[in-house]
Amino acid sequence: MRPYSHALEKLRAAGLRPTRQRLALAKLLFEGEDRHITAESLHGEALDNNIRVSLATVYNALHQFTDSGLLREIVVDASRSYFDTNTSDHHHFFFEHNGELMDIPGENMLVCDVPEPPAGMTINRVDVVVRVRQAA
Amino acid sequence: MRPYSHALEKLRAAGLRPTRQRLALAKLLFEGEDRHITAESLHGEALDNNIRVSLATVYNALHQFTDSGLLREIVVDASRSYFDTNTSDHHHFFFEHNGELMDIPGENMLVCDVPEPPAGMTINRVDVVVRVRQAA
DNA sequence: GTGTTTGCAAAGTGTTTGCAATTTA
DNA sequence: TAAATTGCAAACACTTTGCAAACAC
Repeated sequence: MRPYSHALEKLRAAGLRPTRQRLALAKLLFEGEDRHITAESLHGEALDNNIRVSLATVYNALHQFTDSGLLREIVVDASRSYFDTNTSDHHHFFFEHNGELMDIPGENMLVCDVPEPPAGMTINRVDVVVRVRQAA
Repeated sequence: MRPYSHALEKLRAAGLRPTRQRLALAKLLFEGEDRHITAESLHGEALDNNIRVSLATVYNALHQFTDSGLLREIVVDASRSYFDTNTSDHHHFFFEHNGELMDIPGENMLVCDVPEPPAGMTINRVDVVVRVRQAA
C-alpha cells in the first residue's frame, strides 16, 4: 500500500503547486495500480468522486504531469489522447473494440535491429502497439 | 515506370467507380513513389494540380481507399490522420519536429517475443513507431 | 433512368485559449 | 499581496454528415 501522501510527494517532486484540484487528480492517478486514462475518463471519475474540477483543468493537469515526467502520453488512436501512469519503458496492447490499453512489460517484448536514424537525428522513443481484436 | 492506367486499375480492383475525383487522387497517390499523406496535404496537392475536389471528397476517398486495402492508416499523432500508400508490412520513423514519416523496411527491424494476446483476442497488427528528433 | 458520388455548409468531437475570479504561498 | 491556478465559454482544428445537384453506367 502506498502512503497517503504519495500524490503530494509526486506534485512536490514535479515542482507543481499542490492545489486542491491537482492533488485530487494525483490521488486518483497515483495512489493505486498503474492505469491508462483519457481526459474525459479522468474528468468523469473525478465527478463520480465528488471532486469539483473543470475539464479544462484536467487537460492542464494532464499536460503538466506529462511535461514533468509523472505521466506518459500514448498515441494509439487518432481521435483521443491517452496517458499512462507507468512511465517506465514498456509497450501496449490496444483493444480496438473498446479503446482500452494494457501494458506489455518491457522485458517480454523487444524490438531488434532498430536502424540508425538519419544524420542529425536521435531516437527519442520506440513505441510498439499490438492492436488486437475479438477472435472471429 | 508505372503505366498510365495504374490508378484506374487500382480503382477497378477495389471496386470503386473511377470518378474524375477518385481517378485524379489515385494518380497523385499511386503513380509514383510510395508516400505518406494527410487529408489536408493531399487536398492541397490536388488544388496545386488544378484538380477541383472538395476536402470532404478527399476524406471520403481516403477512407474508401483504406477500407479496400489500397492505403493503410498510420497513427502517430493524436491530432492528425496519416495514410501510407505502402500497405506491406513495415514500420516508421516519425520526425516530431516537422510531422514527417519515413518507412523502415520490414526486414530491417523485428519485434521479438510478441506475447499472446488475452483469451478470445487475435493480433490485428503490430505497429512500431521510432520517434526521432534533431540531435542536440 | 437509376443509383452513386460530389460539394457545400452545418454539425460534431476532442482540445486549447483568453480572461476575470479565486486560491496559494 | 503578488503570482499562480481555476472555471467558464468561446475559439480551434480536424473530421463527419445531410442533402440537393451532378455524374457514371
